[in-house]
Amino acid sequence: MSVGIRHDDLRRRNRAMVISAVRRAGQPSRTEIAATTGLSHSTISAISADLIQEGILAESKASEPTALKRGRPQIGLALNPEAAAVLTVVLSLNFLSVAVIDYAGQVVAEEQLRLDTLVMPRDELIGECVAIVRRRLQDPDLDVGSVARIAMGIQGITDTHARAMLWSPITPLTDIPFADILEKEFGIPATTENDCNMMAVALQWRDPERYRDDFIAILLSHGIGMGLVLKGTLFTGTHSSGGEFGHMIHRPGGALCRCGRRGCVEAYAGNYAIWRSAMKMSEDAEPVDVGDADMRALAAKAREKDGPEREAYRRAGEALGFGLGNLFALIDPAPVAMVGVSAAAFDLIEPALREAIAQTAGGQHSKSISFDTEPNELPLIREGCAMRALTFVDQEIFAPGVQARSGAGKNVA
Amino acid sequence: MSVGIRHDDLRRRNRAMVISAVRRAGQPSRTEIAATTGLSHSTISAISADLIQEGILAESKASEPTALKRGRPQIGLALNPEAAAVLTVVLSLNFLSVAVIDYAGQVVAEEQLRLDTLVMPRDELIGECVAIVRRRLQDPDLDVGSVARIAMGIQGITDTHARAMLWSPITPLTDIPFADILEKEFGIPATTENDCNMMAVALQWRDPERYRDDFIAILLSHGIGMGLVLKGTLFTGTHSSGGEFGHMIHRPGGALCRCGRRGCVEAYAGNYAIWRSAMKMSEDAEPVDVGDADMRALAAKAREKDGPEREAYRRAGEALGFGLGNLFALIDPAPVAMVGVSAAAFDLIEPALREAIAQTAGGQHSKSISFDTEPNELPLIREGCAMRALTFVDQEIFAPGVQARSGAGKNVA
DNA sequence: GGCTTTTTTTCGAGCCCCAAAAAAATACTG
DNA sequence: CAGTATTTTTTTGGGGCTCGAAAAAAAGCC
Repeated sequence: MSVGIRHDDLRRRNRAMVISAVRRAGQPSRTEIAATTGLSHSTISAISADLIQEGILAESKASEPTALKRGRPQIGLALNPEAAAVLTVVLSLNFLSVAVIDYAGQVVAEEQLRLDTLVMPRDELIGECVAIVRRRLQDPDLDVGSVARIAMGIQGITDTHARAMLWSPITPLTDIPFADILEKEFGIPATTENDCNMMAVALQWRDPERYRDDFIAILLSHGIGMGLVLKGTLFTGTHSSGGEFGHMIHRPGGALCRCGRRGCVEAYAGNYAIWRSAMKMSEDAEPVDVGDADMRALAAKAREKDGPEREAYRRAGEALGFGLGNLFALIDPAPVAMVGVSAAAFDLIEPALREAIAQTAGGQHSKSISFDTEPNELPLIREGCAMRALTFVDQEIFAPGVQARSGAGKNVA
Repeated sequence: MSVGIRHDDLRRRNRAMVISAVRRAGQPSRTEIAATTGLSHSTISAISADLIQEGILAESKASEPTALKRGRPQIGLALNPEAAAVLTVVLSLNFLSVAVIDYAGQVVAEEQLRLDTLVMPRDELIGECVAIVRRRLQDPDLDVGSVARIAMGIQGITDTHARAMLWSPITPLTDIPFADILEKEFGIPATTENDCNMMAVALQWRDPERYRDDFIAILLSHGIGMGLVLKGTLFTGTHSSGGEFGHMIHRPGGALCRCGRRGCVEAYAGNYAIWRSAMKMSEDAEPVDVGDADMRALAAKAREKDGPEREAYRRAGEALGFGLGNLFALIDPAPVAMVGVSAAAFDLIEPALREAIAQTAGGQHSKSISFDTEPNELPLIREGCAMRALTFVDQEIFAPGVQARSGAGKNVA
């Protein structure tokens, strides 16, 4: 049951609030923080003095050309980049990428790797992940505070507690507890989360005006994935990462999906489905992986003249539209960000998509639904992982509850 | 943005916590409250002394036959029934019902009314609602603390802020701001919420073991409605009450639905749809309202022998199954409570429903999904409204924030 | 009746936040 | 250039809250 608030929780929460305000605003002055948090100046003054003393925040001397204002000038507070660091791991089809990010959110090191995820045995896949992380951690050039958190973003279904990959389209393997493996290997707390969820988190940080309380991020790629933010927080299922939008049933008993079932949205709108349809192959044809270049060529052909290619995109739009319409029936319409290769072909998809939405319960305000496109998913996923890891450090390490506060990285003050 | 915690909020929150603990547990002792809230005995002692002093709680003398235990016996704390009262209004097809409920949750007065909602003009419908509430409020027999909250449960879509009915199947009228109307008329804060959402709230209180964090309540009646609880809190859409499960598209371009669109789940599983199918009428046939008795007769015939009646229930099950499967793809499986007339025919629906779920992404663990049935929706809706109103009083009136605390009803201490 | 056990209350200490006052740092003004 | 105005930040004192420890209360046990 929900628990009472102890007296000591108060400071902890307000500390976290101040850190969060600084992370969000960049270089706010104490006065600005007081305004956004609603706490008094004295409280902010005391808390920020603590945080500076502990090396978590720093007064930013490199202030921009002073704003020529009367009165004592504001002193910007910034996150101390050396207070800590986090590490992100992004695993997607045939691709593994790792980055080290300082406490202020800047990438300080990076490594990418191609590998054949579809056929790798379990030990090898895990081994590659562990090895690439180890290389980054042991890099002697790495001159940031110790890495305090590892966040992994992975294409596939993960569990609610962000411990394991349960199922994934990028490998036949299932139930790999990546978070536990990394934690045991490096002694650093780790998480494993769904890639589309991380995309949604990233969008929230990138453009908080547009993506704040309620929005949807849809990945249009080999498969169809979704990240959903409702009432400002990331939506997850009761047991898994949830939001398996691509596997909602569009047509009962319809086209064959990569997941083995029939009639899923993905079986009409995934890259392989568009390809299959454009090539006039059977709806029962085994899904094949199509390269990004091939997809771009397909889209070009569809734009050039009417034909099976254009029809394939039309059908993809229809499936996505009915799927979105069903989703909107449950949650009401919200802004949508289309991410991934096929987002670049959204012009071909949109007309049929809007038409389909209009036929659904969620489509009453279909004209007001806004779409945004972003062809490149990788940076988004990494950014989401980074912010997830950093906010964990903010809240659980630099504003801890009962357990003793650990050393706050290198002190600068 | 999220706001810092002021020092005075502390007491307010902990007061609310204590009240909530008492409402949940019935007659807990101070020691029990300390255990569930995690606060110290001294704090609980101080807060409960305040609450008793203010007439919100009372020490229950009528303790059951003392449990023959060593040591000072525990003193049960109970809600003081006279501390306040709330009023519930339930409006559904051709039926209006009002109840007055004391602070401890007991019904103290009640009135029900048949009326022809489908054809009533706007003023008359509103007038009837206002009139029935006025009669209850002016009843001289009413001997409880002043009514502090009105909660209305209504079949149809309401807005997120629980102010208005936006659309409803029980009347052609739209956008009636019932909450504002009642507030203005009686000067008592009011809300208007979706009936299925109130069912879900009631289930949470009735059987917190079974219905706690994640579950679904589905109303099988004239139409198909849903109330959804995720992570312990009632789910609502971004703009409306949300969860328009009945209007998810089951078959694009399929059977005609009461909402005017085609292929909705309701167009296969609503009473009128089952009737239409059993009578071998066209899928385009205009929906008609079918009485409960007729539906029970239909179910009896379907049980008796195979035929169009049984097939109609089968198709209803299929539609519900695919709808639930799509929902489960988004939120993962969760226990389901089937409520309403057709829930009594769930034996006819279940086989096809389970078969359909098994074909969807959410169906991986279809065997583990549990269903419960409850043929009578009205008591549930009322109970949900009552608990909604009472918890509002608990939190906003008896544990208020900045604004001055209003008199706490009749004092008993 | 005294002892044990359990619950509840009382009391002092330590924190935390706030408001007001003071200090600091800059621009404006003549 | 000195003095004044303005704005930000720090300091100080006060009131509240929760907690732990001790005391008080209320029973059963022997």
